[in-house]
Amino acid sequence: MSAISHSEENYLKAIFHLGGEGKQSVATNAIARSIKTKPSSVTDMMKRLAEKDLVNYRKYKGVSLTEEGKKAALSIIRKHRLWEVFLVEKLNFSWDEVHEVAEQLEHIQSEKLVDLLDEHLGFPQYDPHGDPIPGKDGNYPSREKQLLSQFPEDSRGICIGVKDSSASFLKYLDRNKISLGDTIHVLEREDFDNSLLVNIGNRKMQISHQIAANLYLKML
Amino acid sequence: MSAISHSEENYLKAIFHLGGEGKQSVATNAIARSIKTKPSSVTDMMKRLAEKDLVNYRKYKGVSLTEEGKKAALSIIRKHRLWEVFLVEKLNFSWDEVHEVAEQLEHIQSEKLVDLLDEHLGFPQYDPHGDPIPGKDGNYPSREKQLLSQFPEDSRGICIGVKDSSASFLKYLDRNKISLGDTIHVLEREDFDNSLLVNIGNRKMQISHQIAANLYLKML
DNA sequence: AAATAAAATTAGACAAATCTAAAAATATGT
DNA sequence: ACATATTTTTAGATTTGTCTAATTTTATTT
Repeated sequence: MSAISHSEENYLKAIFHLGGEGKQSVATNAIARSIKTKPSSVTDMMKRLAEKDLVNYRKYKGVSLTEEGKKAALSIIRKHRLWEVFLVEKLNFSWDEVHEVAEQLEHIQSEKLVDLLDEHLGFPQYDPHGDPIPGKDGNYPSREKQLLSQFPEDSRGICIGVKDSSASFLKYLDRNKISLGDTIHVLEREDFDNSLLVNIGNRKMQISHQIAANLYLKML
Repeated sequence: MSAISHSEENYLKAIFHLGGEGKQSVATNAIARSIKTKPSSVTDMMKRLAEKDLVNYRKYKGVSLTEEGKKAALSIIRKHRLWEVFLVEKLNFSWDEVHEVAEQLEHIQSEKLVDLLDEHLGFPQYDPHGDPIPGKDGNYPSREKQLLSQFPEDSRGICIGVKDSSASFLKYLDRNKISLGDTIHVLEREDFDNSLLVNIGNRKMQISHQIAANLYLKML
């Protein structure tokens, strides 16, 4: 019944992102690593979240989100991504700078604010990194997105998002003029290091596995 | 050195609003009332703020802001008012709904965000209630001429001008026998609607925020 | 100026969220 | 399957911010 705290929201979000959308249970250590805290703190918090019926928790067995917990997580992610759109589209932030600010803005509590923001932005479907924005009703569009590293030779896809959204990776993409919406054509795979020779726009370029494993494409 | 917490920011803002802009010391009870907490909590916090050199505190003698504390307070007020402008101008909030949301948004930490927001809004000078927005450099429109709406309880000023000079406003002043040169004594502030109980000449009267935000006084 | 009232402070407790160090449960390797 | 390593949990301490109840200081009244 009582409100969900700032900190609890961060845990719910982390659990969701670690794959707890379904029923798979998420490990204590994984959560600790993800939000840069200690495993013992995670255990404490899991007990509190279980008490509030936001997670299913069994000692030593990991946690998963309850329906209510998933709803809460989606609401936070919705806010996070809407704010990211705002920062990039309206304030001209560059897409690699928005994350930490959105991380704060996502905790603002006002349903009216979120609704009006959504409207102000024209009800966007994707954030600046290409990740889908959950709906007001909690629906979460899952798309057939695949990592570039999984594409076979001579296949094509449209760049729709990143897996690693660290500043360094985003800067790499900027520097190499790879943007969301670009069509990428895989020409050759190099077996030795799993790198790819691809065609983007009209340029041929070599892409390391490291990069390819962090770029989501929609297969054509 | 360490960052100013959420809660500390609220205290600094309260002290500023209670008239601590200059050197007048602000009472513990007044602060407690203003942020809806207990006097003992205020005392605790004052010690912490004094430790950080954000306030001058002497037991039983009240507190005032140091230069650094004033700077911090102005920065929060700047953020609060810029967000209020955003909410009203861009998201179509009505002016009486923005306060509690801005109360949350003012704590977001990102200098770049504030600067870009300011620019996005066209560098507004006043918030939707007519209160001036402190500058990036910390300058705050002179104390000489201030809106009645900014006067703390139990302060006095001489009426020296109007902000809104529309016929309807001027007629209101006429009807209520409020003239330039009159001394106005603020007796009470009503938190709920920001209206004021004041003494003008020998009459007590209730003045709405709408009116108070359009009357300039010279503080005494 | 002594008595009383009001304001401010202290002492001690509590809840949230975290940590370290030690113990318990589970997983892994040979 | 037994020993070892890893993961997870517990126990106890810490920090921040708050509270209540008791005490001390300052202000007011007669």
